Amino acid sequence: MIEGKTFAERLINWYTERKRDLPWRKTQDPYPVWLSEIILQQTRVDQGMPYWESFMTAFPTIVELANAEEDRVLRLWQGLGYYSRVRNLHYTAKYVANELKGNFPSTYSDIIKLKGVGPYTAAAIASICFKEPTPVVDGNVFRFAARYFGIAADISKSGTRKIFENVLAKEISEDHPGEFNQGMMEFGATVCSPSPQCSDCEFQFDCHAFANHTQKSLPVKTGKTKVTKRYFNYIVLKSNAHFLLKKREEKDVWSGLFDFFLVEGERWEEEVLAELSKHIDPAEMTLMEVSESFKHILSHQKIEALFFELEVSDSVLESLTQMTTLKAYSVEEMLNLPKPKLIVNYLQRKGIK
DNA sequence: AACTCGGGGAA
DNA sequence: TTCCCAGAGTT
Repeated sequence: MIEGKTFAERLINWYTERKRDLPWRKTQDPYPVWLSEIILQQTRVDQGMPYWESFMTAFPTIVELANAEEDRVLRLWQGLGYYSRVRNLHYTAKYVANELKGNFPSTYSDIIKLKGVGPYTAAAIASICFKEPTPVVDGNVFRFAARYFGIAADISKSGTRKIFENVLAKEISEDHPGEFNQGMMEFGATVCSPSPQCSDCEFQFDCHAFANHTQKSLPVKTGKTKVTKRYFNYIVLKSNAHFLLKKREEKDVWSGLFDFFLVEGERWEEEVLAELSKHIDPAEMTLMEVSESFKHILSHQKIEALFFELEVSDSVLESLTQMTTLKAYSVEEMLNLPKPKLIVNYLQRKGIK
């Protein structure tokens, strides 16, 4: 041991001196901590911070979050992605508020039973809020631990997290598990980053990767996500100042968010309009404009979207709300609905915001 | 065990 | 472009 101190002691010393001043670190109340952990899943601190602030302002307690309207909760999450996180967040808020009388569970084994809470988040809350010495393993920890301890297991495989947990379980501080865990993540995020700052690293002298010059090859990650191409033809139906939108309920991207009538597939403009004329009398609609192509990149899908802007009569609008799941909204109502970023981008391009 | 689910920042 | 972010649920 360098200077006779354990790894945990050195890590916690570094964390205490160098940690970023983040708002959810000012408390051990499980509600704001849980909220931060859900928001930060697969999300950078800088990106998640404003969402945490707006949720805490809108819903200062878990009971207020539980009592909120679903669409309002999703609207606050709009733009952050992975929307099942916020649907599970709301579900769990209602569960804790109503079934547990507002008492957040206080052990790893109980916390992990909550919907939307997995091994990482349960360990984070248990250690930070309740001092339970259970190690977190997130993307930052995978990287730092793989390099420092020289762990070459493939982190894209499901079983690998357990290997890291077992190593870290022997290292974690029993007295300050929350600081140890946050120190691991903080160090991986700021110093032992994808392009590591080894020259400034206090763990340089006993780091396995530094000794073996394997910083670049660790952690080992093989899996590459294949990207599928999709073509969205959105039919923007409006009459006067009302737009027709629907809630996405299917098991697909953007579940729970609102978009327009969608004809999916690569096809010509005439073909889309022919498809549309099966549903609407061509004499009753006017094609105002076909938008430019909007390219929208998701981690596993490339979407290319066109927006067909159709003006219809009030009676057609009314009959469409009867025959389909589409509903009419004023511009102001539409802006308050939770929508995919693609739809928000389109509306902003049209000057609607 | 592999697949699905967003959006954005950094190199 | 490519990689990756305080991962979890479903198949």
